Amino acid sequence: MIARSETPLIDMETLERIAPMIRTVAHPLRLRIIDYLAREGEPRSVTEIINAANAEQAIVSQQLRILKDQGVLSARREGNYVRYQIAEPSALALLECIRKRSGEK
Amino acid sequence: MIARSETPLIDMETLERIAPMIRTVAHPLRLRIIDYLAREGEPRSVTEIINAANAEQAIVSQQLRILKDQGVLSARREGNYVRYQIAEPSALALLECIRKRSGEK
DNA sequence: CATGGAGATAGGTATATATAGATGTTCATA
DNA sequence: TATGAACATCTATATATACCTATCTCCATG
Repeated sequence: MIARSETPLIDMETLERIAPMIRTVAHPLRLRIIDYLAREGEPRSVTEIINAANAEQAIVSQQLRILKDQGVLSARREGNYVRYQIAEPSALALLECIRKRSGEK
Repeated sequence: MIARSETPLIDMETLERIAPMIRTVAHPLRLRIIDYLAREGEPRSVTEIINAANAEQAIVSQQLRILKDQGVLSARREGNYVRYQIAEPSALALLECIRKRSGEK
């Protein structure tokens, strides 16, 4: 007698590690930021992100911090500017999933 | 002069619609439930889910409700049992993303 | 070294979420 | 119709999150 599926469930440790990352991304403005950075392909300054997201400076800054803390983005100061970029490939993969399905329904 | 990327950003409406769904899924126990149901491929009773998730009855029941409210799962009573199954294909896609990356790092 | 632009943080309030224990409901069967 | 198994919901508490306004830091430049 054979179980329906031989492949084991993803272990809880992994799920507990991954859930916060997904959670971090699951926010409209943060998704927008990631989408923008993904398309630009290169680091972008906070001001550029603010414009692209069409949101308030403080809020964008807060969201950037959250994304950076979670490791989704990385930042680097260049003179007067701080440039952010995507640091977590999974975030891109997730976005791909969303984009593929974003037209549906 | 041409913009770096011609493809437009995913619009905020879509992001706002999708974010809660991702958020709903971004929880260890709920991911576990989805993973379990995905592998089984067929509807499973709450008791089966409780066993697979190795969690308390009330908590599992609550999570099932959250997943059902969000449209990720659907349920159907069969006599004494209520059988749940995945109703949202995006959830499966998301899980696929996770599974692919779950080994890394 | 004063100033202003770029960005970060603080503090407050409202709201949402997670979990747990206790209690309800539903249904099959004796 | 009483009972128990299978689920669902209620209530309470602790904690996290979102968002806003105001303020603070950092750095290039005059």
